[in-house]
Amino acid sequence: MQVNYFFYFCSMSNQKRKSDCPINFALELFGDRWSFLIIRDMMFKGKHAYGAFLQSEEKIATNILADRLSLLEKSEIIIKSPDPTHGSKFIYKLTQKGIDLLPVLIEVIMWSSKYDNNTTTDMEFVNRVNRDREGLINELSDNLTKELTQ
Amino acid sequence: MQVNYFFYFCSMSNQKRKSDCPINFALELFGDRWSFLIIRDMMFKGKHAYGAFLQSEEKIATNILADRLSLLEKSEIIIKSPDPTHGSKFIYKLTQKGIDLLPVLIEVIMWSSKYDNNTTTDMEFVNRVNRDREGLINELSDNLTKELTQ
DNA sequence: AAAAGTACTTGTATTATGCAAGTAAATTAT
DNA sequence: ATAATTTACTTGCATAATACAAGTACTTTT
Repeated sequence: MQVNYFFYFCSMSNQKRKSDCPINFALELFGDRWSFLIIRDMMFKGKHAYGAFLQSEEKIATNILADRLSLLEKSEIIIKSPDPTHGSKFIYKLTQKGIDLLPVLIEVIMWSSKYDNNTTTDMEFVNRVNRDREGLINELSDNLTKELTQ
Repeated sequence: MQVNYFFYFCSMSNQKRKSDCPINFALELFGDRWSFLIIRDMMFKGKHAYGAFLQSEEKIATNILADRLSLLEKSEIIIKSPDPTHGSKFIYKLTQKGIDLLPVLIEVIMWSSKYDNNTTTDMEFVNRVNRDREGLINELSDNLTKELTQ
């Protein structure tokens, strides 16, 4: 009986690209069931620690979280740095490349809030997007950039 | 030796929802490696037939294509109808729900065109989005709605 | 010094995907 | 009119990805 260790070395990525289409480029970086949730947590929920991601209600498995964090770091969507106030912790932050995904997340939220009867979307947020999309994007984007450069 | 037929009955979906978060809602409907490419083909490449999807450069496997088409149909992002001029063919079209994903796809394209050095994105398209995002969305959206009601 | 927290790794089972082949109905070619 | 081809799949099986439970090494708190 042969056991397959491929996953533990490379997992999801490292396949050669299926195409250079921009939709496919994005899919190959975060088009799985978990990466986008990690990005959401960093973008909208102020989460920056491994343990915080683990606690999200979708309950990501710890090995998958470790894998996705390292892939997101490798593709420079996030950066990992030691927590200066806590020797055994790391801090994960969105890079500018990651912050620039904000419009994508916003459009996904707008779509889901329209079509999901059970959505937990904050309607204040939806209204704000409808009134002043650019302003909101700039505001949130600036906040994330400040976090990054702290 | 026990064989697992689960995939052939339900595959990807039919799990109970992991959460009612709008990002997760979208992920559970099209957050896999293929659904978004099928939507892209219908949205930007005028593809409407099974065989046309199979021929895309990313080379989706035929069983996966069949599965994703039925899931997208089940979630009412696309509709399937017999081809009136061709008895053995079907026509797949985006519903309004599917057409409303256009802003999401556009933001993904904008992001990838910025961060992928090898992108095949048409720069005319990027310029048009920068100049007149709303106008472009309305125009493309109207075209897709016309296709739908034909 | 012991217990608890943090970020993982490892092993194994289950689920999803990829690939090759086959099928049935409709269409086209001879 | 029959045979070959097209179209949209299904089936079987191999491989890859994910889930779950447990363990590890280092740090921090008690």
